[in-house]
Amino acid sequence: MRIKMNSKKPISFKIEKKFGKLGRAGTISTPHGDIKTPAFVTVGTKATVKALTPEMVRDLGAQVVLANTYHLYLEPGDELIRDAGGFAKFMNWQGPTMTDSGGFQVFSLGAAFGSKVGKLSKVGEVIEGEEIDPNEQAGKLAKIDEDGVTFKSYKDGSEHRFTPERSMEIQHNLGADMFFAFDECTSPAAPYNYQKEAMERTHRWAQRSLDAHKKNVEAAGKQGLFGVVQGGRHRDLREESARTLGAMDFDGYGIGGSFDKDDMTTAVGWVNALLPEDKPRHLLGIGEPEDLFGGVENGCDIFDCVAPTRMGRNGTLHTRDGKINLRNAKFVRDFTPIDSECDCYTCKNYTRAYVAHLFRSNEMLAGTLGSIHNLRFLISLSEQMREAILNDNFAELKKSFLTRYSKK
RNA sequence: GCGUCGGUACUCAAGUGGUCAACGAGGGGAGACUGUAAAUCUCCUGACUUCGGUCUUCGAAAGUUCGAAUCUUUCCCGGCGCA
Repeated sequence: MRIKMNSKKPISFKIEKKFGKLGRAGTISTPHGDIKTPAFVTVGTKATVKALTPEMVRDLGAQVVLANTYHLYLEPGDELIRDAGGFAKFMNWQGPTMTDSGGFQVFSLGAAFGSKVGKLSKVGEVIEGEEIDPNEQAGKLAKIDEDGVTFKSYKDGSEHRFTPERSMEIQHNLGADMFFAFDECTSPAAPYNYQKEAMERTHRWAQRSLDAHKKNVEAAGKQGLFGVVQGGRHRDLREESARTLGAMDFDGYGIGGSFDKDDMTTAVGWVNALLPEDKPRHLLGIGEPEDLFGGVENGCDIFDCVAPTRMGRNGTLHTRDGKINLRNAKFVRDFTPIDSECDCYTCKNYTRAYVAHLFRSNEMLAGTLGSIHNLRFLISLSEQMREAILNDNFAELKKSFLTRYSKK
């Protein structure tokens, strides 16, 4: 293979097989190893996958861990992590890593703060319900302006300021192989004109992020920057965002923001039809099995989501026949594995009754065993999807999996 | 035996004449969770209900009162003190 003169790109992506209009399986190469895609990225916000040791995470088949700029900046501080050799070394994770830019916290601590609004909305919900005014900032912990965002620490209320440049600086310190441009994750309840305004601002922030990143030659040589597509659930905005960011020299792309739950994958398809084909695409914060199928089918390569670990800690577990809430009374004397076809440590060694007992008695091990199972479930699913793509039977896998998973 | 304090829903525990089917916590039941403010949060937890209410409860019984978990008397049970 011919090496281009200035191809000192830290991240490269090779497509191994395509399917359908947009789908593909491939390999992302990073300074800390390869990622076989499609892949599920394990979230370790504070440089730890909650309830698990890195060895457990590795044994699940996890290929990448994603940490968060905002949390690590607040505690223990990005400079400390830089001095520790980067967050991967700090937490003793050997493989590839990512960091999120803090853009999601613009949403979760801003528009969504104190409300039950999530990233996903039911179709029509926003139109029929009351729209949220994102400029209504009283009581929120994040306030947005053209230059950046002012956060109040969720820990102690102290004020902090993020700009695209600052986010880059912090993420350089955190040292992940791949990281994201500073963006604004909008609320699905925000009106069209706000989605447009926020998207355009995110584009300006994307350019600033890219400029700041390239200015740091050392970092640019070993860390890849991903731009984040926004635009809410609007096709024209999503396409404009994909075109605008696609024209910028990012190492990969994130697809972020809010969607209608029911046709999220359609929206993802709009975007991926326009993004450069040879760059990896990451669907931010999505991790339900149904969504993974839709995302892969529509051209996404990697996914991250807190759902498996959060639910795993809260007692909701994936099974091939759908999710179960292990805290329910009916599992108290169920001496079968959580999922008898699962190859995870939890399923191979423990019964539903035992794990249910751990949850009921608030034992720490409950969250560990639940996280192991849910993570393995999604990682295994992504492995199966990759196999299926390579073997030309993705559609069959999708059908057989979802028929069972969603029945009832 | 005398004195004294206490007995409230599954448990602990508020309430001490009406606003009490009765605070709160735990337990129990269910739900939520999608770039982690999250080992978190929400709802339900006397019975019945046409969801508007109806009925039965605060150791037991009998009283006082328009009205009692709350006052009186007796009894039963428990703690403590004195015999």
